[in-house]
Amino acid sequence: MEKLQAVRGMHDTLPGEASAWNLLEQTLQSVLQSYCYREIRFPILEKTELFSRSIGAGTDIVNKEMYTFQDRNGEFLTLRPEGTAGCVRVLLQHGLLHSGPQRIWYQGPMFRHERPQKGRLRQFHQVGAEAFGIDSADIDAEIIMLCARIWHVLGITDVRLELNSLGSYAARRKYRNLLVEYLSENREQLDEDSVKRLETNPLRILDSKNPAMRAVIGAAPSLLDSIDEESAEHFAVLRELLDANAVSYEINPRLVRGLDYYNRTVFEWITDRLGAQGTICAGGRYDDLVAQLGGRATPGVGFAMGLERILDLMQSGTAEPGSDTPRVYQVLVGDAAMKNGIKLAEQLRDKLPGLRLLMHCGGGSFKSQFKKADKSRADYALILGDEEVAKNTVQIKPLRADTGQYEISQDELADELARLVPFPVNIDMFSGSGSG
RNA sequence: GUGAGUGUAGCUCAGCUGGUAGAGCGCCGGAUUGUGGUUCCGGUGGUCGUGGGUUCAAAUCCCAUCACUCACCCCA
Repeated sequence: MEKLQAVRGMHDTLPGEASAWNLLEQTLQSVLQSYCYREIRFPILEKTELFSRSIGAGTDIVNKEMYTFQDRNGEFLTLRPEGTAGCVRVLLQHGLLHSGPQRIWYQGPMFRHERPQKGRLRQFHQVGAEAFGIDSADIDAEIIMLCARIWHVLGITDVRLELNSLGSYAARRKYRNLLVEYLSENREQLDEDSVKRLETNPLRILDSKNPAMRAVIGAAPSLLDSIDEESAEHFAVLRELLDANAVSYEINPRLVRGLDYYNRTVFEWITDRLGAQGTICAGGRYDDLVAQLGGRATPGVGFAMGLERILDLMQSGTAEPGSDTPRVYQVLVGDAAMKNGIKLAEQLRDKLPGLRLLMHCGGGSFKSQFKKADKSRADYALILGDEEVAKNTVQIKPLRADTGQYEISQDELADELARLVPFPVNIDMFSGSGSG
């Protein structure tokens, strides 16, 4: 029989790894909340049409990367390849855009059937934020500065911001024609991929990394030169705001995004420390998307960041101690101690929910239990044998200090542990109706 | 989707030119009485990614396949 293994490109998070995820997610959440973005959640599965209509029929994502299938009713469904489309659907379906601007964030797994490599998985996780109903550049600046704050809080320094403006849709269309004209004249200099893209997605040709194409691309008409006046003004205001707030960036006139719905501002946060998949966050403005999906014309800006990539970036830094290591290890030798101990453990958890108490299960000698207590990295051992049970006491032994072991009454144990172990003050969330 | 590299115990790896597998770490136990961390001793653990082929004989050669890694591509 074949060995069972995960689907290609879909990774497991193991016990030692989950705390890094938790830390990242909590940090992101708190920064987003500090800007008053509100979380929404929506299904991983949507109708295929939602994505083909928003992301664009000519894009790689829609053409060859979506997990699409028919359900039992014959309906075409797709595992979401990104979050913005679903987010817009939620707002439209529930009429949230009727009550003024909305600042929204979401998080969760996304699916793209690509060739896996470092920083590129088939199931990966994003946190995204979107702001709807504001067309001025101040919100673009807020979105970008929110990202900058996240890097700061996470201690990530090796990222740079690349910025561009695609102009209005009309200007982009005009530019597209200009570009196609130019590239067609120089067709013999294009590589195979680019010739194909001439018809499907010519803007992406500008993004090509093929050094042989540098000359043609360099001489191509610049997108920034041909954008409309209003967009140019919008872009100028954004740059002014970023400058005034000491957010550094570089203009990359060849920066285009792989999704069709963008206009005006587009940006990417890029690091050189992750190899070929260096974009850890990307976003931009999409003023037509809501209308495209059947809503009243509503401007939007947003970003999505790849959690795996950010984690990779953080991993090369410091190793966290981990919030899943026990603080107290309960050593229980003998049947009576086991019975007494399990009851005692529950009582302690009632009184001290923040205490991470690991109860030894499975019996064994004092020696073997102490070995496990040590390996668990707990600070204290609680020792319960026949003698202690008979006296209704318990021994406390510090495992990381030279202060000696001592015996106290079980009735005083909770108070004693409260004194010994510094707790987080989140006890309330556990003690709802209880006696506390 | 294209190209290249890798795949041996839970982990990190050794195994030269083919003769049915090793180390370190880990895990379990012991070094006399109810006490860990160091040390010493012992033990557990692999149908050598999978499936074919060549051969008297394959972890070792060939083919296929799967997975991982890197680049292209794409993107977060």
